[in-house]
This record gives sequence, C-alpha cells and structure tokens, in this order.
Amino acid sequence: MANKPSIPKGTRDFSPLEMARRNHIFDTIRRIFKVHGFLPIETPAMENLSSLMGKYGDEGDKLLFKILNSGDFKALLSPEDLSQTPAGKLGTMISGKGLRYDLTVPFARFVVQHRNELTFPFKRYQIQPVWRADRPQRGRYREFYQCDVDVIGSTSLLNEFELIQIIDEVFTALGLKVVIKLNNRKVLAGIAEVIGAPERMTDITVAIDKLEKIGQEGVLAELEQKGLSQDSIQKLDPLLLMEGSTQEKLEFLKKFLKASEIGNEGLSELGRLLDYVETDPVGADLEFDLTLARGLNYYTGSILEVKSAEVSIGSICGGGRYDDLTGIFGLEGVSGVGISFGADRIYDVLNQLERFPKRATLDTTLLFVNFGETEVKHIIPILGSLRKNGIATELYPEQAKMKKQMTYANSREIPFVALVGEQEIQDGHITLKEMETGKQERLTPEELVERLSSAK
RNA sequence: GUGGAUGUAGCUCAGUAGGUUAGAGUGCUGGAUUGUGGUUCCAGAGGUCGCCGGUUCGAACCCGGUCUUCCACCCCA
Repeated sequence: MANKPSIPKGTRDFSPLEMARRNHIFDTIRRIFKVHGFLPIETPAMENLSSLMGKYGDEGDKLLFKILNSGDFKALLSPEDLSQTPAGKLGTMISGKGLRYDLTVPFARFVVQHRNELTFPFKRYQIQPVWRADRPQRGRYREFYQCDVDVIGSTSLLNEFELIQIIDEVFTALGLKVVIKLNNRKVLAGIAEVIGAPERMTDITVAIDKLEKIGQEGVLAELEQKGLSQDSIQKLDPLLLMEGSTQEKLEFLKKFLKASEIGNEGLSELGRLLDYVETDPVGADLEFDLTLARGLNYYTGSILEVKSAEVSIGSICGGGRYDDLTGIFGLEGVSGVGISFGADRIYDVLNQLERFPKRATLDTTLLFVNFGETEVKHIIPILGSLRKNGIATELYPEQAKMKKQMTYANSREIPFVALVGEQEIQDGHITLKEMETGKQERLTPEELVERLSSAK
C-alpha cells in the first residue's frame, strides 16, 4: 500500500446516509414524473462520439470525456498527424466513443433509432448520471445525475405548461422555495433581427445573459468587443433598461418587436403559456426573464430555468423546446420539449438548508441480541416471520458482549432491541426494549409482530 | 482552459524567529458494569504533518513541482 486509494477528480463516493437522502430526491422526482404519465428509459453511459460532438457548441465538445479505442490506436495516426494535429483534435482520432454529456441528446438518438416502436407524443423520463470534464467547484461535479422529462412529437404549449407544473410539484414536495425563469428563443431571435444583426443571436444572448452580473455597460462593451455595429448596440440599449412586471415587459417587447415575425411568435407563445398557468397558478415565483439565454444551442422556443430562492448555487433545473434536435440524427420535423433536474445540486441545497426529512436515514427497526447458538436457533424462525410482515430485522452475527451489541444498536439508531435468552426460551416470550425510553416489555412472537407493525 | 487559496489522528481543528518523544476535542478499543446502549470515571491504540524533490547540521514550518479540495473567470445541472 504505497499510496492511499483515491477516486478521480470531481467524482464522489456516497455513504449510506447520503444515499438515503439522494434516494429521497430521486423517489420524489420519479413519483411525480409517473403521475404525469411519463415512461422510463435508460441509455448507455457511453455513446458514439459522432452522436455527441457538435451538439453542445465548441465549449461542450471540449468538456466531453472521450474513451480511448481498444487495440493499437497508434496505428490510426500517421507521423504527420502526431506532429501537426493539435492535441485536442488528436483525441477524437484515437477515440470513437464518449461518456454522455447530458440525457437529451442520447434521448434524441433513442427516438430516431426506435421511432417505429414508439407511440407519439412520446413522454419519457430518464434518471442517470452524466459526465463533464469541467473544473469542479461547489455544486459542479464531473459526474452527476440528471433527471430528465421530455415530450417529443407534440408542439402544444400544454407540454410546457405541464413541465412547469412538474417543477412546482417537485420543489413543493421537497420543501424548497424556487424561482422559475421563463423566456423564449424566438423573442431573442426577434431582438437580433430588429437591431439588424440576425446572424449574431448567440453573441447577443450570451452577452444579455450577463446583464445581472456585469450591468448594462458591461453588456454593451462586450458586444462592441465582439464586433457588433454601433447602430445595433444603440438599438439594443433601451431593452437592457427595461423594468417592471412581466406584463409590462411583454407590452414593451410587443412594440420593440413589432417588425419581427419570429419575435411576435415568441411573444405570443409566452403569453399563451402564461394564460395556461393562470388557470391553476403555481406556488413558485414564475417570472419572464429576458436575460435567460441558456447555453445549449439546440433550443428553439420556450426556455426555462429554476433557481433556489434560498441558496445561491446556479440553476437546479433547466430546459426548453427544441424543434430540430432529432433532425441531426435524420428525423426531421419532430418537436420536443423537456427539462432536467440537477439532483446533485438539489441535494446541496437541501443539505445546506438542513431540510431533509429527519427519518430519511432509518432502516432497521429491530435488532436481536445474540446470546449464543441455542438462542440463535430459537430466534431464526421469528426473524423470518417478522421480515415477512415487512419489519426490517437484524440478528447480531457475533456472540459479543451485551454492551457491544447495545452500542451497535445505538449507533445504528435502531429503535428496538429484542432479547431472547434462556428465560425467554423457556416461557416462549421475547423481551422487547425500546431504545429511546429504555422501557422493556415481554411479548409473544405474535404480539411482537403486532407491536412493531404499528410502530414502524 | 486562465488566475488565486487549501491539505496536520477516522472527524473538527491547534501547533513558525526552522531545534529533543507533534497536541486538543470528538470518535475508536478495553476496564469500572461476566443479560442491557445513550451520562460519568480510568486506561490505551491511532499521525511517513497530501505526495515528490530541494535548501539546511536539522523542515509540519522555507523553496520548487505535483495531486486534492475550494474560490473567481469561462461555462453549466
């Protein structure tokens, strides 16, 4: 043992306590996905690199984990390749597979590949880890879980509405206060059009996205640096100063985007979506946020993002509509919309607020003390009947000192201990000790099942 | 990918003008208490001071590199 064992940067082990808490999150999310009629799928951890590359922008390509080809990958490279190709490119030449970066792109691949077996609109959920070669920080890991729900094969805004309801239900169930931010890519496209730079939508939205952080002047400076014309920048300026309620902002944009067909379409979608929400208002704060852009470049319509109202950790859920995603895999004209919950960040938020249910850790209900072979043999059938009745029961595997066995029960937070020694065997009873109060009672095996069924 | 911090017992942390056997609390093991845990008392085990190298008679402490974790940027769940 020369070196202590370790795990790769940005990955984590999970203890039983952490697992109980993580499962609380997954179970809550899964339950709500199910009652909305979504169906589960899973896809492989690795995908062909060709399925992944170019789907997340240049930045995303850099963050993909690539899997080295087996065999003599050196033979794939000529001497010129080795000396002239940049190191980043070289990776893709000796690698044909990569770890998935999100669940949406593999889902699009799945839909195209299985299109004949699926019934559309197809509503699926998927809870699996994804990997990104990012530099780790708080709330940012290299391996983390996403919980995705998507509807594909329907353009109805009812789907967006349902996703908003799901978000609200999940965070209500988890006891978190959140802000849901809403925007529409068509509005952003309209803005780029109106200010005379339709080709620069990405640069413009990325800059606007930083409004809160770097301010109005910062945004304008960044756009100037990116080579946007003075004329366009001047036209954009009033938009950055826009204030007021969601309704007021939409009114303002209506005038601003008057000349843009796509912009109007975006506004209309936003308006209709908000109308749906009004029929059954959500508990969370729902606001229109022009500065919401979202990096993934396949979004084309509604985009949304959820942030904790109590802890600053980045977004804990996000998503949007994508009209062209399956087109990349050869299936045109299928629109989808979906969101992704970041389970690890939700965990961090709940942890920081100490808002996990108290008994999320409780597993074993009853421990039998081990007094020796004779007693053990007498106990074994009783263990069976307790477990058949759904009572989580353990027998201490060693004939250790009483104190040691009691300490075990105590540190495991097992609420009941059963004592069966010589006396108990003789009169057919079990001594049950309730750890919290220290009270003891003598029960028959049937009474024990009865007693613990009501206590668990 | 760029810049900046961090790393001492299982855990939380003390410990520098570089100088004998590196400390505390908590946890762990044993005993007081051979069928009764959480409180108390006593005793004990546990550290190549992240790793590698350098300076020095001598390094936990100074210097360089490396890894980890964290912070800012970038981006994002």
